[in-house]
Amino acid sequence: MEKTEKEPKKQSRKWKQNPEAVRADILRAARTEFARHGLSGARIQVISEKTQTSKRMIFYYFGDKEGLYRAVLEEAYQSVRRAEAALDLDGMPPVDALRKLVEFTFDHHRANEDFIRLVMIENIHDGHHMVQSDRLSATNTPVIAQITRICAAGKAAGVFRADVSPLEIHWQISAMSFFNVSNQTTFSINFGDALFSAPAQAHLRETVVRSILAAVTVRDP
Amino acid sequence: MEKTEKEPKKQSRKWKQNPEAVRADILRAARTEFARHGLSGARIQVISEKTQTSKRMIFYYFGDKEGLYRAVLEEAYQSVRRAEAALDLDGMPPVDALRKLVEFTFDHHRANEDFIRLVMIENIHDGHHMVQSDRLSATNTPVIAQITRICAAGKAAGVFRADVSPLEIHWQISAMSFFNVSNQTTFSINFGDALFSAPAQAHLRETVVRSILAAVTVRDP
DNA sequence: CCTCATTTTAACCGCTCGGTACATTTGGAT
DNA sequence: ATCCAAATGTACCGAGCGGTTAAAATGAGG
Repeated sequence: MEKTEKEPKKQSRKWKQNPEAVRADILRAARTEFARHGLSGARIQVISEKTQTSKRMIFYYFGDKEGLYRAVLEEAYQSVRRAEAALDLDGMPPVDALRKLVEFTFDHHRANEDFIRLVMIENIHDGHHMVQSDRLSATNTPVIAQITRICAAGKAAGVFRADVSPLEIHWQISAMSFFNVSNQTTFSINFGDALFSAPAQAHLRETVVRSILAAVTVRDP
Repeated sequence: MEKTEKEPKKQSRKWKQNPEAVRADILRAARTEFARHGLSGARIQVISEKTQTSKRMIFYYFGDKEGLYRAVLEEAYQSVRRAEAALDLDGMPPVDALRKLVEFTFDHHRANEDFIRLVMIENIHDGHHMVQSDRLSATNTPVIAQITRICAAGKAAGVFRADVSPLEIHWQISAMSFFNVSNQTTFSINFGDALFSAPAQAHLRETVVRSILAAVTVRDP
């Protein structure tokens, strides 16, 4: 019996247990892969290679591919909700508050392309993997509640139109902030990339702000 | 010899050649499948089953899966370009023309969900499968040219602001019209489906029109 | 009727990829 | 020290799926 190995005794400790770190590591790698290639396009093999652990552990912690995808999606949404909740607009003048909300959303979406892509992918799948935490009546989500408060203040101050809908405002803000990231590629291919340089994006952001404010505020002489 | 069949003579002809119809049939089935499940999610098997022809013919006519996908994408874009070209706005007052353009785009996107989904999918793939027909300098695409004309008329008439950008206007119209279809599912899950009933969509469409017009027109006393 | 390129059929194939069986290691509890 | 459940490593598998092979049927031209 030949002993080619150098240290046979201390070799016994090859790895340490760290379930939570492993879980987080897998989620990190999986988020990128799913965002880049979609649910069916992503490869478990590739995800595991971008991890400190093995393919085996992915199934150990998440059951199957869909379970992993669901976990990624859930975590991504939680992260965005946390960021939204950190934004404090109460006490500001309504117009300033709305402006700041638009600017925040516009910037935040740009900075979180992976999240945008995951939402795109989930829409392709008709939202089959989303766990709708609770029955939501629109108004009880934090963002909508926030906008509702801003609108109330704006109407009370006489600067907002009486018929503005908080839900529609959020829809508009989301639409432009989302599309700006989600469709950058095809828009650039079809119409050139003039709108996506840094200065052009700053200008576009201001256009979005102006457009929303113009639709919401009363026209003064 | 028993003759269970009715017409034994003409039976010799089991199938007829019709290459163009077969091609079109495949494209039709493939468009739906790719729109529903994406490039990697779609199954050639399933596509062929929704066709009058066989799986083999798909490879005969389109080479491979990607070739079929590219053909579907190309045809979808051509179809939309044709519809856009059919819209005639010249001669109308600028405000009316812009309103009509917004309404048309909003409605047209809603009526062509498969196209929207194909564009979403193509953005996920970073546009790798799009054939950019020619070098486009933004202004020479028909839609942008159309808006440029409207803007020129509007500025000349003194009803449009001097600093409006046709490309940005198109971006805004696209963003809201596109998002309305592309993100309906996740938006509904997160904020309820109040905006997506027929009357709510009519109201939303008007909101989009008003928002765009408000951002573009000069504020009169 | 014969020729022959085009179009269609039927059976088949190799390999990728999600998922698993099974042995082994770790580390806390007793 | 011992035990045992939780965690990890290794090797493997079966099926689905994109793509192919080989041959037959079609139909226009001569």
